[in-house]
Amino acid sequence: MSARVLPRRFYARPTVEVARSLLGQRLELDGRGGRILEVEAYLPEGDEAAHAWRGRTARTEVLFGPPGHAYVFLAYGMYPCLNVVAEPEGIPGCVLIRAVEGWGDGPGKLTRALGITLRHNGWDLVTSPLRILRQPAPAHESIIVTPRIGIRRSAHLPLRFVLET
DNA sequence: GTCACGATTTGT
DNA sequence: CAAATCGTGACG
Repeated sequence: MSARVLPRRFYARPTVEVARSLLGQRLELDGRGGRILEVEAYLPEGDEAAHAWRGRTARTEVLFGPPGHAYVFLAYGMYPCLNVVAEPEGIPGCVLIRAVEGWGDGPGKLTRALGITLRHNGWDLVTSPLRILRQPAPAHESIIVTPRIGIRRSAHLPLRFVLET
C-alpha cells in the first residue's frame, strides 16, 4: 500500500476543511485517475441540500459511518456521483467530487469516465482500489469559492471550491 | 403500494 | 429550454 494514501485522520475533520484539502490530491480507481480540481461540501448540520438533512436512512447510512469512505448515489436516475465521507464517525458530512484532471468536469462525467458506479458505495478510500493519494501542491495555485451547483435549498452557502492555477 | 422529486448531462 | 431515467423518501 502506497505511503502516499491519505490516512483516516485526514478525513476525520470538519467537512469544509476536508473539502479544501482535497483539492489537488490524486483520486484513482485501479491506478487510473488524476488531481481533484473541483469539490462541494455538504454539511452535517444546517444544510438543507445535504442528503443527511432528513436524518439517518438506508441510503445515508454510509454518511454516518467512519470517515474516509465513498458515498456514491445515483443522480437523476442516470449519473453516479462520488462523495467522500468526512467528520468523525456519527457526523454525516461529505464532499462531492465535481472534477478530476484528465477525466472530465462534472460529477456524473468523471464517474462514468473512471468506471465508478453504485457498487462502489461504501468502499474504504484508505484500503481499497478506490483511493486518494497525497499529491505535492504546485506553487501559485489558489482556491475559488462559490455557491454550489444545481441545488435549490441552502443554495446561497459558499461551499463550492475550485482549484485555480 | 404509489408518487413526486432530484447534488446531471445532452441535445434542440 | 426540455427530455432522459430510476432510486429514494414521504404518505397512507
